[in-house]
Amino acid sequence: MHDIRAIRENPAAFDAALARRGLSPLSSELLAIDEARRALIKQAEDAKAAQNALSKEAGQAKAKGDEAEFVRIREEVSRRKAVEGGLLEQANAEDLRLKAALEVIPNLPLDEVPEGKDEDDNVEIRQWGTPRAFDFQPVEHFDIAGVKPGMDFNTAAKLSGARFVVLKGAVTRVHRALAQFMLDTHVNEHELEETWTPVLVKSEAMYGTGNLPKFAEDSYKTTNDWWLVPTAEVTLTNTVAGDIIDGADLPIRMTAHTQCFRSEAGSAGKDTSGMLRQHQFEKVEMVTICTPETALAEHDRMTRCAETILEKLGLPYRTIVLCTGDMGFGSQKTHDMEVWLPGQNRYREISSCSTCGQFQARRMNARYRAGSGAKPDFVATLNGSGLAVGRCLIAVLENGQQADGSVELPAVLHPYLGGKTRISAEGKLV
RNA sequence: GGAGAGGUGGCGGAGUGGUCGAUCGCGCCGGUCUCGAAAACCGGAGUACCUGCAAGGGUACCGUGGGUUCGAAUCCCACCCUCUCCGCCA
Repeated sequence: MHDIRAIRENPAAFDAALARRGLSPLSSELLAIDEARRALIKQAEDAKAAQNALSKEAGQAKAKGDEAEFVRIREEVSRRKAVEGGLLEQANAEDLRLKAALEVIPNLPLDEVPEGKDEDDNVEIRQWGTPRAFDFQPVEHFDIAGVKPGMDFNTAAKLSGARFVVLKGAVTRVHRALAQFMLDTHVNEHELEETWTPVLVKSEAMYGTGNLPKFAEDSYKTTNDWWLVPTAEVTLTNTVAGDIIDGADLPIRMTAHTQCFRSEAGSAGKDTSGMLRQHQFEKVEMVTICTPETALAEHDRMTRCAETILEKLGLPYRTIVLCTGDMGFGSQKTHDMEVWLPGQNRYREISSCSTCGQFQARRMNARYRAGSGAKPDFVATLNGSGLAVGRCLIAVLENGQQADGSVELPAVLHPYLGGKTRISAEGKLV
């Protein structure tokens, strides 16, 4: 959500930033609503003030026992009431109109974000690791002999339809090990606080992170109006909704391992084979709540947390800055990490770390107080995947595949696998 | 799911129609006293919005949304949440 006062102070800057996102100017339209709104508020509140004063006089007349005066005032107020009520209603309507206009406008990119139209204009900022040289033709994860027995799309289709998977045996164990490894690393080495949250949330929570009202069709809703979270960003970020946090308690750095649910509306035909794009998947999420001044430093820190996981797993990746045209709705700046998938012979997104500045905080009314007596200000919020577990499983399997159909597993996972080091071509953990 | 109790400012807790944005206690901030602290005493302090150069003024907020009334924290209705007991259950 944008601050209308900031737009009022510098409409040109607002429009210029929108233009960088490829959007038409909106400030004059917004300011027109704002002016009408403020004029109506003034009128309505002045009328209300006059009425309040009269009511007080009525009380005093009553107390003095001046019945005639009391009746006179009471009737006077009664007469004015309709007018005043109408004004209040109009002011309210105009207020809602402004809110409705503001809440669907995406966040503005920071100046340092490269300008661009779509994903082709994203800018690589670093690469880590070298894609392995294979002496055979590497295949996609679902075609690896040792993986096949443990990754069953047909059974999942029977249960749930397309874009679901049933995992079995060794593959499941590796999947679980990955999540555990990520959480342990974040908690023990990155000092993130392990958190466990609901995955069913109220509309307010979805609104707070910006998933509503604009992107309702991307998520699922239950019959009693809960939403299934598309990411733990929703729950972790909203833990501070409505709060005024003591500045000394910032930053708050959290991590959680949850199921995520996405309708994938609009991705029809994209990534239809394998478990790259599912309606239900697991993700270890990171969320940081901090002061606006520290947000960029925290963003780099969070990015490093995600990169560290990939490095420890020995998975080659590159980190890119999304250009203005490719950023998500709530983001001011986004780093994507793309992992090398030899089966596809390309890098694919495995993590996305964004700073939202005060954009989400304003929607959630999440504030902090710098010191005692200081005025509350909105916090900054950041979120990032650390990492998508399912996609990480794919990367581990594809990068570790051998000519005979077996899979060598990263050393850091061995302790989580009871000392086993590979999946045999027959699909056994050995 | 059934029965009951309750949701008031950072916390506790008054307040059942009129000057209540709200008594009081604790905590917090400033000051006096003190070498310093504690105690005691004095003073201060909510949030958002509108208006104003400012000082200030105004509106709203006592779980949420409606309603009654000249006037609502107080009355009425609906909903949400918490707690206790019972039932059911991973």
